[in-house]
Amino acid sequence: MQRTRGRAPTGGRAGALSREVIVGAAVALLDERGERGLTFRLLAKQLNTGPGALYWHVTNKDELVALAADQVLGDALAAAPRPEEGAAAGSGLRVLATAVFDALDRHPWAASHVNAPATRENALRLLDRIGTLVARTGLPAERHFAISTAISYYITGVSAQIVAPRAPDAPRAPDGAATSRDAYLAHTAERWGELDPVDYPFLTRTTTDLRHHDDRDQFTTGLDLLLEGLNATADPRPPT
Amino acid sequence: MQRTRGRAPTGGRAGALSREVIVGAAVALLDERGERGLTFRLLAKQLNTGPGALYWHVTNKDELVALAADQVLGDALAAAPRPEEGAAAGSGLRVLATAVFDALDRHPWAASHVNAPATRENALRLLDRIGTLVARTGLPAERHFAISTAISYYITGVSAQIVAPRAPDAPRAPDGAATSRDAYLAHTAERWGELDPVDYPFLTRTTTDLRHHDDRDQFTTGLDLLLEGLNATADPRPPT
DNA sequence: ACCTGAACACCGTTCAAGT
DNA sequence: ACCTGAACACCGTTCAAGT
Repeated sequence: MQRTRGRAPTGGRAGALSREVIVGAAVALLDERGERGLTFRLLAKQLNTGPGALYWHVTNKDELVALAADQVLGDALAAAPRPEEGAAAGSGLRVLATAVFDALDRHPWAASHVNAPATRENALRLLDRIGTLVARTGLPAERHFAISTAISYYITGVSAQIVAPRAPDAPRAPDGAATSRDAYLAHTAERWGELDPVDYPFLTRTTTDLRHHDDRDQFTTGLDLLLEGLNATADPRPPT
Repeated sequence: MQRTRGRAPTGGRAGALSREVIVGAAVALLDERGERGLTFRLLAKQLNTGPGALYWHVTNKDELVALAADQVLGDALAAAPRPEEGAAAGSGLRVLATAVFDALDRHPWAASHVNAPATRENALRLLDRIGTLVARTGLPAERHFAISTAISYYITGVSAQIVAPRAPDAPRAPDGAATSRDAYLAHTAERWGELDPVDYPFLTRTTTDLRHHDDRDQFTTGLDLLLEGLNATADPRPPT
């Protein structure tokens, strides 16, 4: 629960524990083996301690994973340039959103742990940045909160959905042992093709789209729809 | 792995096991105690068997939870009336989306297990219904897949984000022991209020919105933005 | 075909004891 | 203040054995 303070880490024995060191190692382990693969015993061994030592710095596994996810989000925010003063809100939101998506794409376990309503540091920063951009639109102030959180929910929620199958410990398909993304898509495309066109008129004619789609495009398609809706609402077309 | 076939359930001993019975009991247990609270031992005891018996009907816990989530989705689809032939796509999508949100709101553990790309029966039905509605808009056919999946991602992903804190085993806030939703919101609103307005200009002036917001409104706000974007894209305003 | 229940190989977490 | 590591109270899953 306590951070190391006082002496610099190098002042003690090499590789002294600290919350930062533990979270860093946890991120690496999560990337490698997923949420189920992260174990206090394994993490402790990699840090040359016993499992009990970790509990001095971290309350429990939930907190550890939440801290790790927030660190991923922090990297994403650092990568996304703060928009200039005068820049359009829409483009600022777009670069912010895609930066977060890209980070979550590299750390698929993290997306579902970015909590809402925001409490951890970088989740707070993300929502504040979104809100600041939304406030630049012509929308009435009383709608800023609902719209900002909606955008924030879109970013993390949709990213989580898209990216979840990439997690090292994601549950596999009910039948196939398909392992690569292409094989998996080919397999489910085939299943869609075998459905009854009367019951599933849409899916049965969409199998090639499924097979060839790009995950990042999926994210931006919905995002652009959302931002387009924002435009249309901020600057409604005159009634005809 | 096998369904019961042949004799009707009542033909054997009362309360004979079957995949359906197991999934039904799992839903009840998940509602009551959350995903961590669902245990093969506990579930078996409630069904008057040993844990091993369940594995005859279900591959493992991942599959069990996925089946339970798909059942919840099925209930939602049954509740959402199929749109009439001529009805507008937008309104059809809206009733479908809110029906799913409402179901996931009642079963908060389910949202994150509605898988994508869709493979289970009711996830397939949902995406097909969305696609059929999207196909009614004036949008070019080659965009139908991307847009339909984007909407589907919005529905399940954003619902998952909004509804997750409601789950019986959701991780609690880092500091408070707040338990009711109101107490939790009041608590984090207070934390927002204590932030530095220079670093968090938006959040610090938005605490009352946080305190009084409605979760369902959050969902529909983003949904309406998305559908508005759909409108604007399907029927673009003439360039000025 | 379907069920039983003990057993295996783990977990997260605690805590007395050390330095 | 911080670390150690054994111990507790569980898990999911398997499997020989039953009916």
